[in-house]
Amino acid sequence: MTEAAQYFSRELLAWYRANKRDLPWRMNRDPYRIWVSEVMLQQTRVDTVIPYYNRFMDKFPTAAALAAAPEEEVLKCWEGLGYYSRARNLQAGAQEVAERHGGVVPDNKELVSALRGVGPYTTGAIMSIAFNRPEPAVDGNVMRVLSRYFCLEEDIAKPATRVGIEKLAASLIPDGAAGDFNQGLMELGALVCTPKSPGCLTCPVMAHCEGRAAGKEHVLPIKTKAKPPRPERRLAALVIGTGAHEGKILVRQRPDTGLLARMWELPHVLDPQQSDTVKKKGRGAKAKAAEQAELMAESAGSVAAALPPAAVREMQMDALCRTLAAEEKLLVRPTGWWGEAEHVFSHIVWDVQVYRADYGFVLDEETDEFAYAGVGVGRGASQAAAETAAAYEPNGADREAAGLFGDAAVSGDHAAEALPSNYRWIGPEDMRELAFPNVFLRLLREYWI
DNA sequence: AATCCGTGGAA
DNA sequence: TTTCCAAGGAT
Repeated sequence: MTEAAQYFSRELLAWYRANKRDLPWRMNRDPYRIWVSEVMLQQTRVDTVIPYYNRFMDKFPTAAALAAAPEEEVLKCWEGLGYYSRARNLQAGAQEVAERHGGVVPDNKELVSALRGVGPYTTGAIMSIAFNRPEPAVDGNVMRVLSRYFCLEEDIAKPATRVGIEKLAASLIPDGAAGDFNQGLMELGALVCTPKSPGCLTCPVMAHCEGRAAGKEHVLPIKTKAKPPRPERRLAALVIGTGAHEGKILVRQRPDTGLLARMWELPHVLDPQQSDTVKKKGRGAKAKAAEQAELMAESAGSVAAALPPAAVREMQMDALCRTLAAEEKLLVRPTGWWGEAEHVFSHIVWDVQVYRADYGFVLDEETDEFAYAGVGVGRGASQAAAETAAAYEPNGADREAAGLFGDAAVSGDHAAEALPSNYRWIGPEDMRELAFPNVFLRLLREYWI
């Protein structure tokens, strides 16, 4: 080990022990508590995590408690934190611990690494922080700090670079102090050796920092830029209940896999207008931005502030109606624009245009066709609504439900039994149980204010 | 290897 | 306003 490397390890360890923050997961070295904190901290800032962590540990204090909980409650506890597969994987991991390891997180690198949602970084963090094992825990902070200190110019966006830095980090761990040293590395990255304006003047290892000596502290680490998120326009339906569902709105649960898996949301579809454009033209980033801006109109931040041009509204309502009928077997009749919201994911940015809609259809006994409640085919329904209703082929349950409602249906009630199985009517109180991504939380809170 | 997974804070 | 990116993992 070089002089500079020994200096680094010694000074960093001393600095950490004198300057470490008092954080809730540093209360003790319970490996379960460390594990939960490390998963929450993945791609997420400390300040954001703290309240979630406290609530989570309060509710699921042990791996056994987490393992036994309904997944719905776990997701609800994670609501707003993002990367929701972390929550589902963490619970799966807790179930492995409960079933295969007697409820105790094993002091074993291979077994920890095999847990669901635990990758190379989290394995190293748990092994070093909870068990003081000399394993490297290389995250973004560590790659930045070491890139600067040793003036490494490899692209830290490449997986191979992380592997190399892991070897270096392992070689730096002082005997018997893996946990404190690894945390010190991250603490330095978070508090001093920050991405944009590193605080070299207060840095405990500045004297031997090669990056600074080379005048490259602002250039390092080298990192290739991520692709910008692709824009998507989503058309959403704010379906307002009547009759038995007065005061409620219609929400649906997302599929088991993929984006926002098993979260709840307003029913929505990809604007077919947009997908055509994307396919045919393959627009550049500028054109995308322009198109997005055009539809955003002059929003003032409030959900209900802007109004797209009337012609656009008509087309979008038509598309929303037809697509929900085709893709979801859900018959709604959009009645007007309600609001909009933007939602930025890592790789997608949604422009959500929300339309009020009526729900409900009744069997017209004269024509034996389904029609929208209170409107009816050919009696004032919008063309799209009329066509989708007329084309709808009722199943037995629909007929039975329509029949059951009888006169109530004619007066604007609807066939509840015909709802697709992943749909529910909810009131504000139901928001306490169901987990929604932030964009829909914002919209629903706005609606229920 | 590249892409898919959220969200919010800071500059 | 835009850009970056934070204690990453799974596929």
